[in-house]
Amino acid sequence: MSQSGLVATADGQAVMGEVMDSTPASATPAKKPRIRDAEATKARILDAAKKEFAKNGLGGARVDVIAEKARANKRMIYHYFESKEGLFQTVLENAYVDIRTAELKLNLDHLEPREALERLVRFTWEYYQKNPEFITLVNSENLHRAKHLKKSEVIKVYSRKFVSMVTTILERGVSTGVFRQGIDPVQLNITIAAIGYYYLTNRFTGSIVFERDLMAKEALEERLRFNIDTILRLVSV
Amino acid sequence: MSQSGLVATADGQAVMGEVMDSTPASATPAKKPRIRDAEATKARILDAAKKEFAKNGLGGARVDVIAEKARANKRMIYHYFESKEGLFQTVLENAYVDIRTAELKLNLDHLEPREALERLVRFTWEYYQKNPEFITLVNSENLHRAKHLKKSEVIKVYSRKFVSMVTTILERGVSTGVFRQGIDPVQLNITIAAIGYYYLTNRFTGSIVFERDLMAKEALEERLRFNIDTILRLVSV
DNA sequence: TAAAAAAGTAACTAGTTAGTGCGTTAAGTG
DNA sequence: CACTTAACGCACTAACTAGTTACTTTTTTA
Repeated sequence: MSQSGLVATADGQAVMGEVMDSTPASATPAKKPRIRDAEATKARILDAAKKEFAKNGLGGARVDVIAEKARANKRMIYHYFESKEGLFQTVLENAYVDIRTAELKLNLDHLEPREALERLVRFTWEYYQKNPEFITLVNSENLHRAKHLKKSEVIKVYSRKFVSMVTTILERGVSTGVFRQGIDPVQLNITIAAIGYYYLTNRFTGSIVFERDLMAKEALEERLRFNIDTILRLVSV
Repeated sequence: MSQSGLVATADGQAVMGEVMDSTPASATPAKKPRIRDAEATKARILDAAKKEFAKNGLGGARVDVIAEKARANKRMIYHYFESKEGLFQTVLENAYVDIRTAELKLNLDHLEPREALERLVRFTWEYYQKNPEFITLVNSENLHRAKHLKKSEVIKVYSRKFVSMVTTILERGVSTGVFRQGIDPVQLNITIAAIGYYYLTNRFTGSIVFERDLMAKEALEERLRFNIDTILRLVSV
């Protein structure tokens, strides 16, 4: 039994990526493979939960399904996250931290302002595509009037950094003379997100309404070009 | 449906105990107040369902709640709409028909192209605000990969008319020389919807992330101005 | 007016669902 | 090695949920 347990844990880590290095700093030279690994179990639950919540929303998600997909006992979910909503809150918080972290890593400050803005539009577009759960989680959270995000304190810190990033780009563009004055960074931020987010979140109804496969490769490329164009025209003098 | 039927049912609910006009055998050919009114019951169910689906999504909505709010027996829902999903499909279809109908009534063809576009942006913005259920229903439908809308035939007819409306505006603008050439009407349509839709559907998380009440009167007015500006800059030569 | 058709109701079912009580077993510690 | 702590699992429940059965009442029709 102990061996099968070990295999199971190894599998779990393989699925979610490299987690093995997150072993607590123990001075034990011989690293015994842990059959019981709280961090790994937690991580598997969070990963399974993210997918299930994204697929079915908070209301439609099933705790039993999450436990099964995480190859964890349902009891563990309540042990680590207290409740279904507690689990959702953690998943959502992580999702926000992830995107904000990735954005800040872009390091746009040394780029020419127009180039910086284009990169941001491109990044946002690609991030939404690579992480479709983000969009669905945010939608679900808004359906519940952001009651979970309201409780989060970390979010604010990350958000401020993000807003100030765009503010800086705008200011630099104005002083260089390539951007016009008086643009509200928040409105710009919202617009950059909107033109990508809406297209992707409504891709199913959109493909029907416009009788066009909005997710075809060329369609996606065309949309990105259009979005970059939209933003640059918006800020240009 | 008979007009009198609707009125009579509106207040003539058996529950309310309205007995005034319960003429039994008198051969009054005119208008007998109907205590039973299929159309009115259907309408009440659809109205209650729209609200419940919009509030909780398809998965979170409760059939019993819909029945109660509609002051109808749950059995009637299954009698008229077959299933919860059948009810959702009808609600969604109606929502689309409603917005498309309102859009076509705008009669933008006789207006100066720039003015026509501005009016469309304004209308879209105001419609979303006055009919918040529309946004939530569409979100819910996209969570389910548009499986309900796919079955609808009416939608296509309305959608085509809508797209061609914007196409005409663009063409007129190009021939007048106020709009640049080569703009894809579908992309423009999506963008007009996006910049309003995203702002409103994500108003709860947005107000937290940007630490600003996005639904304050001035904030809404500012956003509308920004959106009109965005679209006009996008199409201008 | 009698009978058929349609509208409406109450009570029920079979299957879920989030959440728990309590026991078991592995891992760290002195 | 004994002992404490933390990870984990089984089996249960109380409430809920979409959908139904079998019946009554009203309206229409021949």
